[in-house]
Amino acid sequence: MWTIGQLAQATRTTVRALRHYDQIGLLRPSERTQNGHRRYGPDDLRRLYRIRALRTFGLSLDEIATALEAPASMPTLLRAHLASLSRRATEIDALRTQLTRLLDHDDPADYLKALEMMAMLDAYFTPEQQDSLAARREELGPEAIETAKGEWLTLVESLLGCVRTGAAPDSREARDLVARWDALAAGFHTGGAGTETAARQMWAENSEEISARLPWGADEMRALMVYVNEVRSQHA
Amino acid sequence: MWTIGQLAQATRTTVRALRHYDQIGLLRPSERTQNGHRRYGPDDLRRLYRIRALRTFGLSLDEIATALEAPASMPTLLRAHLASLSRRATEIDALRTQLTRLLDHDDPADYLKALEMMAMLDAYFTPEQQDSLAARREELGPEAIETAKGEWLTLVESLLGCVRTGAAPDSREARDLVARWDALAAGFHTGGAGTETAARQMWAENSEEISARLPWGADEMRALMVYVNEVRSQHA
DNA sequence: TTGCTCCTCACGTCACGTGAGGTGGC
DNA sequence: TTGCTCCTCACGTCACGTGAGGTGGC
Repeated sequence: MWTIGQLAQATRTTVRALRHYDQIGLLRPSERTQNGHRRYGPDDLRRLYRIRALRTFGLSLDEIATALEAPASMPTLLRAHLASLSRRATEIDALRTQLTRLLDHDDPADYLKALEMMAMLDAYFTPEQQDSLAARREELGPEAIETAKGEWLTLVESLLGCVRTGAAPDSREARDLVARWDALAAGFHTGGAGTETAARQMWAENSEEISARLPWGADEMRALMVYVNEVRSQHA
Repeated sequence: MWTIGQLAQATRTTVRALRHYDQIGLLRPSERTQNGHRRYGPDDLRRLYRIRALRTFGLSLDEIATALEAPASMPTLLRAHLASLSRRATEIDALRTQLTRLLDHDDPADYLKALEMMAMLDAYFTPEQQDSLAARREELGPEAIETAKGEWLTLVESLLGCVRTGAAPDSREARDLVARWDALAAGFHTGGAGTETAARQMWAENSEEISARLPWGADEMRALMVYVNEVRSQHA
């Protein structure tokens, strides 16, 4: 028989944890001495070993209690827990990738802006839409994305030219430019799960935020979006 | 300007979370209406975006407050967080390996015993010692381990024979067998970080537990350990 | 008598979730 | 008048950590 302190030391737990297990009924000492001191026996030790092992796997004390009451349920329980660990692992991997990219490719002065963009994407696209966009980007490859970016930058320049010169929204040039713009965007939205709508809404509601990361001013970008929408409505 | 409900919906947070951020001073709304309703402006939205992004990385609200107060500290903070995510990832990988081995290689009826052994190892060996043992096993490879197990099983059988026939602890046979036993064990304890002592203590204090996973009874194993110790003391 | 271990409350942790009870604009 | 949103308390969560105040054996 061991005292609570001896058991704690032998199993690398704490006296407080053992009292807690007693309190919630997870591990009751086999005996109490006259003055109320807990006395643990070999059966208690075995049970504690089981508890500690399941704890290191990350099961909650509730789950552990259930598992020890009905050992037949353990394979199912452990398999479910393994799955949740796996999900957590892929989640952490994604976060690490994002963090690494931020730390390695961004200027520390731009961190705040980069964070805003991340959260904005989270806010406008559902997780499935983000997966679909990521998959599409994977499919296109980095060089295709870079050329698309370049193409888009020149499109914006040309359209800003139209805005400045006051070219009519139904002019051949304007309609051609917007058509190329839309085609370019469509190339990223093949998943078709509403990502295009979400993207346009994000643009409309956050043009200021977004333009802060682009080489043009917020006012110009707003004017541009208005113009592009006008061209589109002419088309319809 | 947005109400708290509008901001919550736009950023996929909850009204309760925004109130909490207000309460701890992390995100104070720019204004309050006469009747006390919160009104959030564009600056608040930007700050909220930053907060949400850092939250998805897993930073605590305290850390986030610090980071936003002193953006220059962000690279250090984020790098430290990345490191902690990496540690957590390797931890989860180890747990997944253990769980997978348990689920695939053990009979569900033996799960409880297997868990006891895991926790016992945790209790007797420090993390460093466990790493050292794992590294040594890696080094030896699975087939060497299997042959060692087989050798050890025959050694135990032979020594049990000595016990049953009452062979003297200082007999040539007994001393030879124990010497082979110790040599075999030493092959696993090359790290030399006290793993051998820990292992012997574990054996001595938990012979019953351990023998439950072996083909012999607890009484026999206890008698065997007593005998082996006698042989060793003759030797000294 | 001095340390050490044991005991039972009981508050604190972290980021909110979840009512309870009430107010103000459509 | 009926919903809806907003408000402020305030308790609950999870697995203990950390005193507070007191007792019993060496």
